[in-house]
Amino acid sequence: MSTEDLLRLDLQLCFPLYAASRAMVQAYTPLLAKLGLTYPQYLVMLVLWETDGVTVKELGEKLYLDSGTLTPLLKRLETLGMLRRERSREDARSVTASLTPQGKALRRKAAAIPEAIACRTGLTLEELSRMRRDVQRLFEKLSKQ
Amino acid sequence: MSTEDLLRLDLQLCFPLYAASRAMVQAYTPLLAKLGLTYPQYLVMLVLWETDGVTVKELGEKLYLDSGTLTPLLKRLETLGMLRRERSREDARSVTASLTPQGKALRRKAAAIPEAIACRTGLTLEELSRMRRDVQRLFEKLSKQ
DNA sequence: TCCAATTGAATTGCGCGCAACTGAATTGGC
DNA sequence: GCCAATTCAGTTGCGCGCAATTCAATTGGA
Repeated sequence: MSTEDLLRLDLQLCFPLYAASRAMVQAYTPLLAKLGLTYPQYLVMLVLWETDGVTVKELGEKLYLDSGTLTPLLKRLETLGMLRRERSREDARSVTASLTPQGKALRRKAAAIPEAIACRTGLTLEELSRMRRDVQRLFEKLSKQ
Repeated sequence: MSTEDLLRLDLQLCFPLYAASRAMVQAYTPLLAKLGLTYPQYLVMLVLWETDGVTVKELGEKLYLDSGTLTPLLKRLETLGMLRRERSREDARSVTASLTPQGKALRRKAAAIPEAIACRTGLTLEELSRMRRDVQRLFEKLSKQ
Protein backbone atom coordinates (compact mmCIF):
# COMPACT_ATOMS: atom_id res chain seq x y z
CA MET A 1 0.00 0.00 0.00
CA SER A 2 1.31 3.50 -0.84
CA THR A 3 1.70 6.42 1.56
CA GLU A 4 -1.11 7.97 -0.45
CA ASP A 5 -3.40 5.10 0.53
CA LEU A 6 -2.25 4.90 4.13
CA LEU A 7 -3.68 8.39 4.76
CA ARG A 8 -7.09 7.51 3.28
CA LEU A 9 -9.84 8.09 5.81
CA ASP A 10 -11.64 4.90 4.83
CA LEU A 11 -8.55 2.77 5.47
CA GLN A 12 -7.92 3.93 9.03
CA LEU A 13 -8.98 1.84 11.99
CA CYS A 14 -9.02 4.91 14.22
CA PHE A 15 -11.92 6.58 12.43
CA PRO A 16 -14.49 3.73 12.57
CA LEU A 17 -13.49 3.25 16.21
CA TYR A 18 -14.05 6.93 16.93
CA ALA A 19 -17.33 7.01 14.99
CA ALA A 20 -18.60 3.74 16.52
CA SER A 21 -17.78 4.88 20.03
CA ARG A 22 -19.75 8.09 19.54
CA ALA A 23 -22.63 6.20 17.88
CA MET A 24 -22.69 3.80 20.85
CA VAL A 25 -22.99 6.71 23.28
CA GLN A 26 -25.76 8.15 21.09
CA ALA A 27 -27.60 4.81 21.26
CA TYR A 28 -27.44 4.90 25.06
CA THR A 29 -28.40 8.59 25.33
CA PRO A 30 -32.21 8.34 24.99
CA LEU A 31 -32.32 5.31 27.33
CA LEU A 32 -30.15 7.04 29.93
CA ALA A 33 -32.11 10.28 29.62
CA LYS A 34 -35.03 8.44 31.26
CA LEU A 35 -32.75 7.87 34.28
CA GLY A 36 -31.41 11.43 34.17
CA LEU A 37 -27.87 10.20 33.47
CA THR A 38 -25.20 10.91 30.86
CA TYR A 39 -23.12 8.02 29.50
CA PRO A 40 -20.01 8.68 31.65
CA GLN A 41 -22.26 9.08 34.70
CA TYR A 42 -23.82 5.68 33.83
CA LEU A 43 -20.34 4.11 33.79
CA VAL A 44 -19.72 5.44 37.31
CA MET A 45 -23.06 4.03 38.43
CA LEU A 46 -22.16 0.61 36.92
CA VAL A 47 -19.04 0.57 39.08
CA LEU A 48 -20.93 1.62 42.21
CA TRP A 49 -23.71 -0.92 41.64
CA GLU A 50 -21.02 -3.60 41.57
CA THR A 51 -18.88 -2.20 44.41
CA ASP A 52 -20.40 0.50 46.56
CA GLY A 53 -18.11 2.90 48.41
CA VAL A 54 -15.16 3.40 46.06
CA THR A 55 -12.59 6.18 46.12
CA VAL A 56 -12.00 8.60 43.24
CA LYS A 57 -8.69 6.85 42.66
CA GLU A 58 -10.35 3.41 42.38
CA LEU A 59 -13.00 4.79 40.01
CA GLY A 60 -10.21 6.27 37.91
CA GLU A 61 -8.41 2.93 37.73
CA LYS A 62 -11.55 1.09 36.64
CA LEU A 63 -12.76 3.67 34.10
CA TYR A 64 -9.37 5.06 32.99
CA LEU A 65 -10.44 8.57 33.91
CA ASP A 66 -8.61 11.12 36.07
CA SER A 67 -9.74 13.39 38.88
CA GLY A 68 -10.10 16.29 36.45
CA THR A 69 -12.97 14.39 34.84
CA LEU A 70 -14.30 12.50 37.86
CA THR A 71 -14.45 15.24 40.50
CA PRO A 72 -16.98 17.46 38.69
CA LEU A 73 -18.87 14.40 37.39
CA LEU A 74 -19.24 13.00 40.93
CA LYS A 75 -20.36 16.41 42.17
CA ARG A 76 -23.13 16.36 39.55
CA LEU A 77 -24.19 12.85 40.60
CA GLU A 78 -24.19 14.04 44.21
CA THR A 79 -26.40 17.01 43.27
CA LEU A 80 -28.74 14.56 41.52
CA GLY A 81 -28.98 12.67 44.80
CA MET A 82 -27.41 9.47 43.42
CA LEU A 83 -24.43 9.33 45.79
CA ARG A 84 -22.62 10.94 48.69
CA ARG A 85 -18.96 12.00 48.60
CA GLU A 86 -16.98 12.02 51.82
CA ARG A 87 -13.35 12.25 52.90
CA SER A 88 -11.96 8.94 54.05
CA ARG A 89 -11.30 8.74 57.79
CA GLU A 90 -8.27 6.43 57.37
CA ASP A 91 -6.64 8.59 54.70
CA ALA A 92 -7.84 12.18 54.51
CA ARG A 93 -6.38 12.58 51.03
CA SER A 94 -8.94 10.25 49.46
CA VAL A 95 -12.66 10.74 48.87
CA THR A 96 -15.20 7.92 48.84
CA ALA A 97 -18.37 7.84 46.74
CA SER A 98 -21.28 5.84 48.20
CA LEU A 99 -24.73 5.27 46.72
CA THR A 100 -27.80 6.84 48.28
CA PRO A 101 -30.98 4.72 48.48
CA GLN A 102 -32.10 6.57 45.35
CA GLY A 103 -28.84 5.69 43.59
CA LYS A 104 -29.23 2.03 44.55
CA ALA A 105 -32.86 2.03 43.42
CA LEU A 106 -31.91 3.32 39.97
CA ARG A 107 -30.28 -0.04 39.24
CA ARG A 108 -33.66 -1.65 38.64
CA LYS A 109 -34.56 0.96 36.02
CA ALA A 110 -31.19 0.45 34.33
CA ALA A 111 -31.58 -3.32 34.15
CA ALA A 112 -33.30 -3.26 30.75
CA ILE A 113 -30.62 -1.17 29.03
CA PRO A 114 -27.90 -3.73 28.18
CA GLU A 115 -30.29 -6.00 26.31
CA ALA A 116 -31.85 -3.06 24.44
CA ILE A 117 -28.40 -1.99 23.26
CA ALA A 118 -27.37 -5.55 22.37
CA CYS A 119 -30.42 -5.75 20.12
CA ARG A 120 -29.54 -2.46 18.45
CA THR A 121 -26.15 -3.86 17.38
CA GLY A 122 -27.86 -6.68 15.49
CA LEU A 123 -25.08 -9.01 16.62
CA THR A 124 -25.46 -12.41 18.25
CA LEU A 125 -24.21 -12.85 21.82
CA GLU A 126 -21.23 -14.77 20.45
CA GLU A 127 -20.39 -12.01 17.98
CA LEU A 128 -20.76 -9.39 20.71
CA SER A 129 -18.51 -11.40 22.99
CA ARG A 130 -15.83 -11.84 20.34
CA MET A 131 -15.94 -8.18 19.43
CA ARG A 132 -15.66 -7.13 23.06
CA ARG A 133 -12.60 -9.38 23.44
CA ASP A 134 -10.96 -8.02 20.26
CA VAL A 135 -11.61 -4.37 21.15
CA GLN A 136 -10.42 -5.05 24.70
CA ARG A 137 -7.14 -6.47 23.33
CA LEU A 138 -6.69 -3.45 21.07
CA PHE A 139 -7.21 -1.19 24.07
CA GLU A 140 -4.60 -3.07 26.08
CA LYS A 141 -2.06 -2.81 23.27
CA LEU A 142 -2.68 0.92 22.88
CA SER A 143 -2.71 1.78 26.56
CA LYS A 144 0.48 0.03 27.62
CA GLN A 145 3.64 2.10 27.07
CA MET B 1 -27.05 -14.58 31.82
CA SER B 2 -28.78 -12.78 34.70
CA THR B 3 -29.75 -9.10 34.84
CA GLU B 4 -27.08 -8.90 37.52
CA ASP B 5 -24.46 -10.01 35.00
CA LEU B 6 -25.78 -7.90 32.12
CA LEU B 7 -24.91 -4.73 34.06
CA ARG B 8 -21.32 -5.86 34.78
CA LEU B 9 -18.84 -3.35 33.42
CA ASP B 10 -16.54 -6.08 32.12
CA LEU B 11 -19.33 -7.63 30.05
CA GLN B 12 -20.32 -4.50 28.15
CA LEU B 13 -19.13 -3.89 24.60
CA CYS B 14 -19.66 -0.16 25.02
CA PHE B 15 -16.94 0.28 27.60
CA PRO B 16 -14.00 -1.32 25.75
CA LEU B 17 -15.12 0.61 22.68
CA TYR B 18 -15.14 3.87 24.63
CA ALA B 19 -11.80 3.10 26.30
CA ALA B 20 -10.16 1.93 23.07
CA SER B 21 -11.33 4.98 21.17
CA ARG B 22 -9.82 7.28 23.79
CA ALA B 23 -6.62 5.21 23.93
CA MET B 24 -6.37 5.45 20.13
CA VAL B 25 -6.63 9.24 20.28
CA GLN B 26 -3.98 9.23 23.02
CA ALA B 27 -1.70 7.18 20.78
CA TYR B 28 -2.08 9.77 18.02
CA THR B 29 -1.68 12.78 20.31
CA PRO B 30 2.15 12.92 20.63
CA LEU B 31 2.55 12.29 16.87
CA LEU B 32 0.02 14.98 15.98
CA ALA B 33 1.51 17.41 18.49
CA LYS B 34 4.56 17.59 16.20
CA LEU B 35 2.22 18.87 13.46
CA GLY B 36 0.38 21.20 15.84
CA LEU B 37 -2.89 19.32 15.35
CA THR B 38 -5.49 17.69 17.61
CA TYR B 39 -7.03 14.38 16.55
CA PRO B 40 -10.33 15.85 15.23
CA GLN B 41 -8.33 18.50 13.36
CA TYR B 42 -6.25 15.68 11.82
CA LEU B 43 -9.45 13.99 10.59
CA VAL B 44 -10.46 17.23 8.86
CA MET B 45 -7.01 17.42 7.28
CA LEU B 46 -7.32 13.80 6.05
CA VAL B 47 -10.53 14.76 4.24
CA LEU B 48 -8.99 17.91 2.74
CA TRP B 49 -5.83 16.07 1.62
CA GLU B 50 -8.10 13.68 -0.31
CA THR B 51 -10.57 16.29 -1.56
CA ASP B 52 -9.58 19.92 -1.27
CA GLY B 53 -12.29 22.57 -1.15
CA VAL B 54 -15.16 20.94 0.73
CA THR B 55 -18.09 22.62 2.43
CA VAL B 56 -18.88 22.38 6.13
CA LYS B 57 -21.86 20.23 5.22
CA GLU B 58 -19.71 17.78 3.22
CA LEU B 59 -17.16 17.59 6.03
CA GLY B 60 -20.01 16.86 8.42
CA GLU B 61 -21.29 14.05 6.22
CA LYS B 62 -17.87 12.42 5.98
CA LEU B 63 -16.90 12.78 9.66
CA TYR B 64 -20.41 12.56 11.20
CA LEU B 65 -19.89 15.89 12.93
CA ASP B 66 -22.19 18.91 12.95
CA SER B 67 -21.55 22.61 12.42
CA GLY B 68 -21.48 23.16 16.18
CA THR B 69 -18.29 21.12 16.27
CA LEU B 70 -16.88 21.95 12.86
CA THR B 71 -17.28 25.74 12.76
CA PRO B 72 -14.99 26.50 15.73
CA LEU B 73 -12.61 23.68 14.75
CA LEU B 74 -12.24 25.09 11.22
CA LYS B 75 -11.70 28.57 12.64
CA ARG B 76 -8.81 27.18 14.70
CA LEU B 77 -7.31 25.47 11.62
CA GLU B 78 -7.69 28.77 9.76
CA THR B 79 -5.89 30.62 12.56
CA LEU B 80 -3.13 28.00 12.37
CA GLY B 81 -2.78 28.85 8.68
CA MET B 82 -3.80 25.38 7.46
CA LEU B 83 -6.86 26.44 5.46
CA ARG B 84 -9.05 29.29 4.28
CA ARG B 85 -12.81 29.46 4.87
CA GLU B 86 -14.94 31.34 2.36
CA ARG B 87 -18.60 31.71 1.51
CA SER B 88 -19.56 29.87 -1.64
CA ARG B 89 -20.40 32.14 -4.57
CA GLU B 90 -23.03 29.75 -6.00
CA ASP B 91 -24.81 29.31 -2.66
CA ALA B 92 -24.10 31.96 -0.05
CA ARG B 93 -25.41 29.69 2.72
CA SER B 94 -22.48 27.31 2.44
CA VAL B 95 -18.86 27.80 3.44
CA THR B 96 -15.93 26.09 1.73
CA ALA B 97 -12.67 25.10 3.40
CA SER B 98 -9.58 25.05 1.16
CA LEU B 99 -6.01 24.13 2.05
CA THR B 100 -3.31 26.77 2.13
CA PRO B 101 0.14 25.81 0.75
CA GLN B 102 1.16 25.24 4.36
CA GLY B 103 -1.84 22.95 4.89
CA LYS B 104 -0.97 20.98 1.77
CA ALA B 105 2.67 20.74 2.80
CA LEU B 106 1.74 19.23 6.16
CA ARG B 107 0.67 16.06 4.38
CA ARG B 108 4.26 14.97 3.94
CA LYS B 109 4.92 15.27 7.66
CA ALA B 110 1.76 13.27 8.38
CA ALA B 111 2.71 10.46 6.01
CA ALA B 112 4.58 8.48 8.67
CA ILE B 113 1.73 8.46 11.19
CA PRO B 114 -0.54 5.62 9.96
CA GLU B 115 2.26 3.07 9.96
CA ALA B 116 3.48 4.18 13.40
CA ILE B 117 -0.03 3.68 14.79
CA ALA B 118 -0.46 0.34 13.03
CA CYS B 119 2.72 -0.86 14.74
CA ARG B 120 1.44 0.29 18.11
CA THR B 121 -1.64 -1.95 17.79
CA GLY B 122 0.57 -5.02 17.40
CA LEU B 123 -1.90 -6.36 14.84
CA THR B 124 -1.11 -7.70 11.38
CA LEU B 125 -2.48 -5.83 8.37
CA GLU B 126 -5.07 -8.60 7.96
CA GLU B 127 -6.18 -8.34 11.58
CA LEU B 128 -6.34 -4.55 11.32
CA SER B 129 -8.40 -4.83 8.15
CA ARG B 130 -10.84 -7.30 9.68
CA MET B 131 -11.20 -5.21 12.81
CA ARG B 132 -11.84 -2.06 10.78
CA ARG B 133 -14.56 -3.89 8.84
CA ASP B 134 -16.19 -5.27 12.01
CA VAL B 135 -16.14 -1.92 13.82
CA GLN B 136 -17.43 -0.21 10.66
CA ARG B 137 -20.37 -2.64 10.55
CA LEU B 138 -21.13 -2.01 14.21
CA PHE B 139 -21.10 1.72 13.53
CA GLU B 140 -23.54 1.30 10.63
CA LYS B 141 -25.92 -0.75 12.75
CA LEU B 142 -25.83 1.80 15.56
CA SER B 143 -26.13 4.88 13.41
CA LYS B 144 -29.10 3.85 11.30
CA GLN B 145 -32.43 4.56 13.02
C1' DT C 1 -44.02 36.41 -8.45
C1' DC C 2 -44.86 35.60 -3.85
C1' DC C 3 -43.94 33.60 0.47
C1' DA C 4 -43.82 29.54 3.37
C1' DA C 5 -40.75 25.75 4.04
C1' DT C 6 -36.26 24.14 3.89
C1' DT C 7 -31.35 24.34 4.10
C1' DG C 8 -26.64 25.66 5.77
C1' DA C 9 -23.64 27.78 9.01
C1' DA C 10 -23.11 29.98 13.19
C1' DT C 11 -24.03 30.56 18.13
C1' DT C 12 -25.02 29.21 22.93
C1' DG C 13 -24.74 26.25 26.71
C1' DC C 14 -23.26 22.18 28.96
C1' DG C 15 -20.68 17.95 30.03
C1' DC C 16 -16.98 15.65 29.30
C1' DG C 17 -11.55 14.34 28.71
C1' DC C 18 -7.20 15.62 29.65
C1' DA C 19 -2.85 18.27 30.50
C1' DA C 20 -0.87 21.03 33.88
C1' DC C 21 -0.83 22.70 38.23
C1' DT C 22 -2.01 23.37 43.40
C1' DG C 23 -2.31 22.13 48.07
C1' DA C 24 -3.06 19.11 51.72
C1' DA C 25 -2.09 14.50 53.70
C1' DT C 26 0.75 10.63 54.03
C1' DT C 27 4.90 7.88 53.55
C1' DG C 28 9.52 6.49 53.92
C1' DG C 29 14.43 7.07 54.51
C1' DC C 30 17.58 8.79 57.72
C1' DG D 1 11.02 12.39 64.98
C1' DC D 2 12.12 14.99 60.96
C1' DC D 3 11.45 16.35 56.32
C1' DA D 4 11.78 15.43 51.40
C1' DA D 5 9.22 12.74 48.19
C1' DT D 6 5.00 10.90 46.95
C1' DT D 7 0.10 10.48 46.69
C1' DC D 8 -4.63 12.06 46.22
C1' DA D 9 -8.34 15.17 45.01
C1' DG D 10 -9.36 19.41 43.33
C1' DT D 11 -8.85 23.42 40.05
C1' DT D 12 -8.00 25.76 35.67
C1' DG D 13 -8.03 26.07 30.87
C1' DC D 14 -9.00 24.39 26.41
C1' DG D 15 -10.96 21.62 22.65
C1' DC D 16 -14.22 18.89 21.45
C1' DG D 17 -19.36 16.76 20.69
C1' DC D 18 -23.90 17.70 20.56
C1' DA D 19 -28.64 19.57 21.47
C1' DA D 20 -31.14 23.56 20.69
C1' DT D 21 -31.70 27.79 18.65
C1' DT D 22 -30.96 31.73 15.37
C1' DC D 23 -30.54 33.87 11.07
C1' DA D 24 -29.72 34.45 6.35
C1' DA D 25 -30.08 32.30 1.74
C1' DT D 26 -32.37 29.34 -1.25
C1' DT D 27 -36.09 26.49 -2.99
C1' DG D 28 -40.50 25.19 -4.48
C1' DG D 29 -45.46 25.28 -4.71
C1' DA D 30 -49.60 28.09 -5.61
